[in-house]
Amino acid sequence: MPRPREFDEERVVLAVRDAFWDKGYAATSMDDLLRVSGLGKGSLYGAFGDKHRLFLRVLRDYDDANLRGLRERLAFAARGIDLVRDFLLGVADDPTGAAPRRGCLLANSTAELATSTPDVAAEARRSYDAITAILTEALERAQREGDVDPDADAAEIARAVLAAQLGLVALGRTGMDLAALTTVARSALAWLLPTPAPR
Amino acid sequence: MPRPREFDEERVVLAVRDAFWDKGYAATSMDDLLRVSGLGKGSLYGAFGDKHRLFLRVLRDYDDANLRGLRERLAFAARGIDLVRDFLLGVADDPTGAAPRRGCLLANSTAELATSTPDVAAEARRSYDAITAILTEALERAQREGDVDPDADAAEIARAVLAAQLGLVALGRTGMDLAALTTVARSALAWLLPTPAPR
DNA sequence: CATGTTGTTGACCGATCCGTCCAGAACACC
DNA sequence: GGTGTTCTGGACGGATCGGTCAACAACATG
Repeated sequence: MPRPREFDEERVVLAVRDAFWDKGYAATSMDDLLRVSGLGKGSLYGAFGDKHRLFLRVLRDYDDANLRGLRERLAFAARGIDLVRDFLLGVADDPTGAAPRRGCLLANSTAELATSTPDVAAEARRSYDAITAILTEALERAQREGDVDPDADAAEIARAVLAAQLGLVALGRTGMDLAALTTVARSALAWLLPTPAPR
Repeated sequence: MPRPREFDEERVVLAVRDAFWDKGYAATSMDDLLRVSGLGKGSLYGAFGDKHRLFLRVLRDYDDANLRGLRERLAFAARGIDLVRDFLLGVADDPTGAAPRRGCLLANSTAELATSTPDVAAEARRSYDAITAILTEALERAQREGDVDPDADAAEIARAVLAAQLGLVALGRTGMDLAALTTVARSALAWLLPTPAPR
């Protein structure tokens, strides 16, 4: 019956996501979003609602994709500890340094909006809880595989790993020297693991 | 010769700082700043320049005050390790939880603006380098005092401590349960220190 | 091909944005 | 007390903000 959409919803969400990611929520205007999405005003509002709702949609999609990726890597990881290692070292893993400088959309958004926008803070808790659960699973596997002290509290380590990663993300955003960032990541990793000698 | 100022510059900077801290840079309007400062437009622009310059002034004052406080606490600390402990546990040290939820003005600003405003990223590097230097000094003292492994690289630990603290700040901003935040801080601390049993 | 429903486009709105400017007020100095 | 300089408050400006709306286009259905 109705006229069909002329655009791919996912493409629009990704384009809009990049705009928010690069400029932040408040500094991104609806005109920016129309430009990067290529849509007219009516289409964008009709499909996603106002700026705030669109942003939350983008943020949730971003988080879900991250979590999916993390779960997938856990499923395919040779050892549980590999996921933990990648999770920390991955922050600095970009020869150009662009990714660390860009940071994480969720972390950036939380820092910008958590006070004024409870939705964003709640989304951050949801996402961080999920990440903690995945890391906990990975660490429990690592305990069974002999890579982590079996008497330690896996959930507690998981939270600490998450904190370290968030700190690395924050440091990366300052434009900190990439080698230094990698060194910090390795240090953070070394504390957690009695086992494999780095390098 | 000239007519004297009718306002206290420092009071204005503090009031403006709180406004930026609570709403972020972009979401804070000049009208907001006029309101909280109580100044007229001519006065604010005459004394501090435009919004961007005013913000940088506020941010630098904030950082300088932080660094002064840190240096002072190092000077008066009974042991070097005490400063490191306070630096980490202090993130969650507020019964109401308001301070963790508010986060750090520098961290918030870096997350919001680092991409588009190189000044802010540079200021963050400056501040974090200074903090690392202070923590390094504290850790070297702790090494001499037998609280930290003397063979460890103090500067490397300092950077890792800074990363952990930034991660805690980020977690606190999500509104995470205060007890959980304290636990994470204690865990992070425990990694670094072979010595004193926490609690 | 007629009809009905939805998508698309862009003009348009009031509000708010940041910054300039100017007329008048308040002091220091002679 | 006159004079000069700065400070003060607010009117004003052009630009941009987010959001609505109506006319038109494009399809699915019968």
